[in-house]
Amino acid sequence: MNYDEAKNKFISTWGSLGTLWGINKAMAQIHALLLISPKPLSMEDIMEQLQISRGNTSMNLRQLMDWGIVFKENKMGERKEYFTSEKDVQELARQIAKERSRRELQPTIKILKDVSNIDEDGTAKTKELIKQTKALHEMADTLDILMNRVIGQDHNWITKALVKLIK
Amino acid sequence: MNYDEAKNKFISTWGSLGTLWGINKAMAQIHALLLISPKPLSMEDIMEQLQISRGNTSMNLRQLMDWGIVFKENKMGERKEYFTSEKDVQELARQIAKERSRRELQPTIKILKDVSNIDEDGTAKTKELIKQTKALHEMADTLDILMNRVIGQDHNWITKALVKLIK
DNA sequence: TCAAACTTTCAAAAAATATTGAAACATAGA
DNA sequence: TCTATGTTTCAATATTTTTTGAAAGTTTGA
Repeated sequence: MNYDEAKNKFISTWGSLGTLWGINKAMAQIHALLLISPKPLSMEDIMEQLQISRGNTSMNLRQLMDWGIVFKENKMGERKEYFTSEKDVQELARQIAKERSRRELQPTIKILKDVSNIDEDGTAKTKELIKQTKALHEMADTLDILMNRVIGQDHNWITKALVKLIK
Repeated sequence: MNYDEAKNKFISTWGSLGTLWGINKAMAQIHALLLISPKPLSMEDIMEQLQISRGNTSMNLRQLMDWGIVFKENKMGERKEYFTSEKDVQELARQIAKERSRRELQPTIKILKDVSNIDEDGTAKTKELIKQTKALHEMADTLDILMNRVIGQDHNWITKALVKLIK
């Protein structure tokens, strides 16, 4: 496998992987491209390499910036904007964990809390609803604490966490 | 909030949550319904409660069974099939972790390994590609080991893991 | 202020995904 | 074997999501 083959394979794999995780193809591919690019790329560069439209590129770059994993850069004396990705994969993972907690876990926790707080009326179905949503609520809480703990951790957290869990 | 409101809120929240995670609405809603139902439900029950077609119900039930989180049950003397969900949320989480590792992590690891093994040709772009895919590969490996470790763990793993990480 | 260089927005089109429903299929019991 | 009672399949349809591209917007510098 030569460079171009490897690059294309990586970008397209990352793209389809993304869709599996609810991230659209273009967004995941732009991210993959920036991740392995040694220097910042302009919008034109990205459009050309991935064969996507200007509008698509613009919108997805914005989303990636919202996630805090892609940054704008300006070259002196140039109007054009350049983009880079967070290169430290552990920092990347932390940023993603942080965003997922904020966007997915927090809202879920809120609903589960509300639902599990309905009045116990003695019927089996109510008991079951309360029991199960409470259990999910507890688990979501634990997961959230775990994730936040991990986010606040230093850069080798994943290795260290593993060591702790294994021993 | 009374029982019906709470139930509907839970089911519809679980449904939209699912789409966020790449799971379709019907599948997530069927799961939610079974999770809080004190007794097994038939296909008719599910169709009626969620207002979805027979075909849709059948297909999504099959997927849930493939994931190992929903089971068929037979009542004595009845032809009809009944369905239940795994009720232990920790077991549920373990099963989901196991399936995601198998379906998502394993294939990713394979590609990252291949891509990171291309020949170093001394150019900056090749160096960067190798460096980044290697870093991702390591992280995916660690995650996978961590998940498998957790899957093999007893039922209170999540609490225990938390205690370990926090102390 | 104007023009050039670039980016963003958004309605329309395309693509991907989910859903329906009826026909095909399965199976138990008469 | 035939019928009644169920389930599965899958082509057609509906829905949702993504993408496009051109118009509108922005900013810089002359």
